Amino acid sequence: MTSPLRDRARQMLKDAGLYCTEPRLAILQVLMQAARPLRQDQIGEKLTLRALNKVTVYRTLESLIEVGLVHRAFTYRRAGYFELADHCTEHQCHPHFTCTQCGVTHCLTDILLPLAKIAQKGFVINRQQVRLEGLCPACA
Amino acid sequence: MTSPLRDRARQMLKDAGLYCTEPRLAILQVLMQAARPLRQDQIGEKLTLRALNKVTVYRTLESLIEVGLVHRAFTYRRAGYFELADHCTEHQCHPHFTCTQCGVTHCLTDILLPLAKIAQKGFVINRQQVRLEGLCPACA
DNA sequence: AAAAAATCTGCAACTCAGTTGCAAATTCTG
DNA sequence: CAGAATTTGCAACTGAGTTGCAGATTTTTT
Ligand SMILES: [Mn+2]
Ligand SMILES: [Mn+2]
Ligand SMILES: [Zn+2]
Ligand SMILES: [Zn+2]
Repeated sequence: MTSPLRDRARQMLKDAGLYCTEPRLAILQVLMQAARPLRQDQIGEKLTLRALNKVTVYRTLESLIEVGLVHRAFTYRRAGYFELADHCTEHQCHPHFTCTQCGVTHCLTDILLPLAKIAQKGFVINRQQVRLEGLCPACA
Repeated sequence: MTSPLRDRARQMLKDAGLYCTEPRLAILQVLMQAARPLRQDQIGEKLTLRALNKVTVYRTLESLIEVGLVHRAFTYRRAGYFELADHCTEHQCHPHFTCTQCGVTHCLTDILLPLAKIAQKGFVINRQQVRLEGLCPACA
């Protein structure tokens, strides 16, 4: 039960100082292969080895977020969407475009807006998130 | 039972083609006086004349959003935050800064980031939303 | 100023994403 | 491998937001 993907996941967990458990390996692998942020239930559906309790998925995501491996990309219709903390700079995650027609979200990994300059001093910006809405090529 | 504020609210509803009801007038007035986006329960607390059922508040907000008077600014801890659709350009709302320490949100009404340029053609951007996280002057 | 038509409101019950407590299972440490 | 530390699954719970529907309000028509 080994593969390059799985080994990378194992290493990430080890480096992060997290217990290397089956659920965490499985979820990390799902996220590593995802093209867009996923909800808890979507992650669950993509698990191949065995099903996981949703509580486990949520708690795993929480752990992965805590160590910086995963980001909560955005919320859509009250549900959280999670993705690997990749293609993000120190203070800014890549933007996401969601089509209001078909609902599909696209990661704009090659776009980076300038960081907002807050005139009023004293503000410390830790993260800037950009969200775009509109019509995707298929729906426009 | 009249006031400049109330009259403005009444006019806004009339222009939007919505029935001019007591709940709508009251909620609009609360939003007109708010310095930051509010949750349903926060709006309810600020009502002075009489209490409204939360269903009414939600449905009123929905109506106001539909006609473009109100925006759902962002979601925080699974709750929606609403504000008057003011200080927004055609394709971009003003950014919001939320302090991760004290939880207070600030409207950055004087900041405007450039609209993202999506290389891949065919995308139609209808709205760009920017959200900032960090420490406010009081907490930094 | 009715009366009729159109729309809104409140209530109660419901949905559904996410959380909590706790016992059992797994992983790490020495 | 034993013991300590941590994680997992289950069941029950939370809380924001939604739905159906009867009765109330607002607007439009006579
Ligand atoms: Mn992404
Ligand atoms: Mn605002
Ligand atoms: Zn689309
Ligand atoms: Zn603060």
